Amino acid sequence: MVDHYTRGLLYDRHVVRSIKKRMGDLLDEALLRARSSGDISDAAVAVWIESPKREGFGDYASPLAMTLASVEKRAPRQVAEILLKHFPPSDLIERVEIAGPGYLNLTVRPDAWSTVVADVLAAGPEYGRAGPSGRSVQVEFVSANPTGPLHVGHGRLAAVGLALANLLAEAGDRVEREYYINDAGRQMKLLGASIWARYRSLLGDETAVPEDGYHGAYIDEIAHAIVEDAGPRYLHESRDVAQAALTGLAYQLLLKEIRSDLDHYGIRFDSWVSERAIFDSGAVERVIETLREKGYVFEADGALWFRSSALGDDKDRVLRKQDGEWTYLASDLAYHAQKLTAGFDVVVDLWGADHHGYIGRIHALVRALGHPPDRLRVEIGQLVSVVRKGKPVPMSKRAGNFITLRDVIDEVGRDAALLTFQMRRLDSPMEFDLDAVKEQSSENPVYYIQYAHARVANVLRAADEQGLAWGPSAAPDLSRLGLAEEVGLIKLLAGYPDLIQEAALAYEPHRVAYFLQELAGAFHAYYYKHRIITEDRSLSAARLALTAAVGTVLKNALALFGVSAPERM
RNA sequence: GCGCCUGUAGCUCAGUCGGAUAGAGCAACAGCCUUCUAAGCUGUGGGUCGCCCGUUCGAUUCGGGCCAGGCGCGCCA
Repeated sequence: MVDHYTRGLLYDRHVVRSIKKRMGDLLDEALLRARSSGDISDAAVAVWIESPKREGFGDYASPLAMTLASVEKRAPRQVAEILLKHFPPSDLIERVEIAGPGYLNLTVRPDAWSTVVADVLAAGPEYGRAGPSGRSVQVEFVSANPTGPLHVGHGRLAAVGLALANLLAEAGDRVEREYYINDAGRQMKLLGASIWARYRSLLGDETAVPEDGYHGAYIDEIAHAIVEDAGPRYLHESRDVAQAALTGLAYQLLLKEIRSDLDHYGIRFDSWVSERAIFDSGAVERVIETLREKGYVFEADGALWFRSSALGDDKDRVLRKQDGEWTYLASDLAYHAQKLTAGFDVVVDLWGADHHGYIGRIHALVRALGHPPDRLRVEIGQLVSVVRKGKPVPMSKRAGNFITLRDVIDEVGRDAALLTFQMRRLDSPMEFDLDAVKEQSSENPVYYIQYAHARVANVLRAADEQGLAWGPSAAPDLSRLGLAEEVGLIKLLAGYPDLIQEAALAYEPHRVAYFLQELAGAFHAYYYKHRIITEDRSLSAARLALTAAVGTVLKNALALFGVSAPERM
């Protein structure tokens, strides 16, 4: 198997090699030459290129000399001198300087920068996308119980799952998006009992909903819908028969609502897998048999156990209860075993923080089956707490007093909701202040970014009206883009493919959201300070090309989040 | 008690294998529309990076120990 885990190699397949990558190539070459001349030893070292934080340190910088210095036991600046001496000639490079503690600062020739604009326009929607990595990844997310509507917490995981899947795909992976429907077990029974009670009550036979059942208003609505549709026929059945039938009907309605909410949110899954189907297929018995053969299953206290403590978990876990019922873990092991053998190189699970204690058991399975631990990657989304008027809103699905995802989308809009969830790292807890989001909706970063795109579209419309050509066919003289703001924009565009790869390697789509904000800001400032359409037709053509390229990258990046790129605002 | 996550400007948060003088948005204050869109732009103020040790040329970043908050620790899902 290809080594997918070597940093940097995985996604190194862009059709257009980025300037940053080509800087890395030159540095590789310099190191190679230094070694073959005997000036530097052959000790392994990572060649690393970064973007300096400050003006005046060149366009790219590498701490390579400092890293080498500790291996070579020599002064960093001395090592830097050696690398500089062996630096290969290149028409990309304006100059290489040694700076500070021993950085190599690389300055790119201005005319090399401008080629990026042509690259973006030529690639269009493909700009930023890498060629196939050869890796297939499954991302499983949301996977809420069909026992009620989706809430705000699901909204976060849904938005991030969507973006992560799109990001991995953009970086070259083949990606499948899956929703695992937990439609078996105790929670479904409680749902059925709750619906059964409300159904009877609506038909005049007052029946109490179980204490630990579901009490939300939506339970009433579903019971009502069933009464209207099916009438009183289940009133006369035995409780078992009636409850089973009502569970099935409620399940259908709730799953339909979940699908509709996700659809409304712009989230599409490639695959829906049912827990019940896992049970029915015999997969549970099969995985347990496999584990038993490996000696990881034992009986005690009338129950069947998974010896996960022998595989890194904190303690052993029950697979089949004393009463003969399977636990949730049993089907989950079967489900994951199935995924791991289905040909995915990596299986990603996106879970809420309240499930993090589960990671150890699933990883125990991965080990038991002999897969490398990296095959399974569990990303934990810290919980979203909802606040209204500065006070926390209780969020209990069973009590039914929660804010649904649908409510939020209706209140702040789909695009704003999607992007708001991307503006923080997944492992950072999130406070969702309903009033603040509502009040700030017009100042939400999403509008700032979309406005930049609308401005681009507006300028291009104005150019069209004046008969100015700006596409690749116009063959603009891009060397006319010499303003500091223009070079700054071009550098951002040039870094976009690198960003996609780095964000994908880290499984961190939020990095792209921050990039969007930066690119939009740089364009707003440029737009305000300089006219794009001027009396000078050649200059206008070059600036229009840059503007169109900015619009392309804004649109491509917004698409990763499922956010629209409006032509007008 | 044990485990996972978090602690950075008044607030919400970024900070890319450890790297150069720690950043953005919001809020506050002062300015900018006869121009291709002011949902925008420019500027100002604001920091013991929770605290203490350690590792080293160098720590917001890595390790250890505390402190504070969130979430788990079930034959629930």
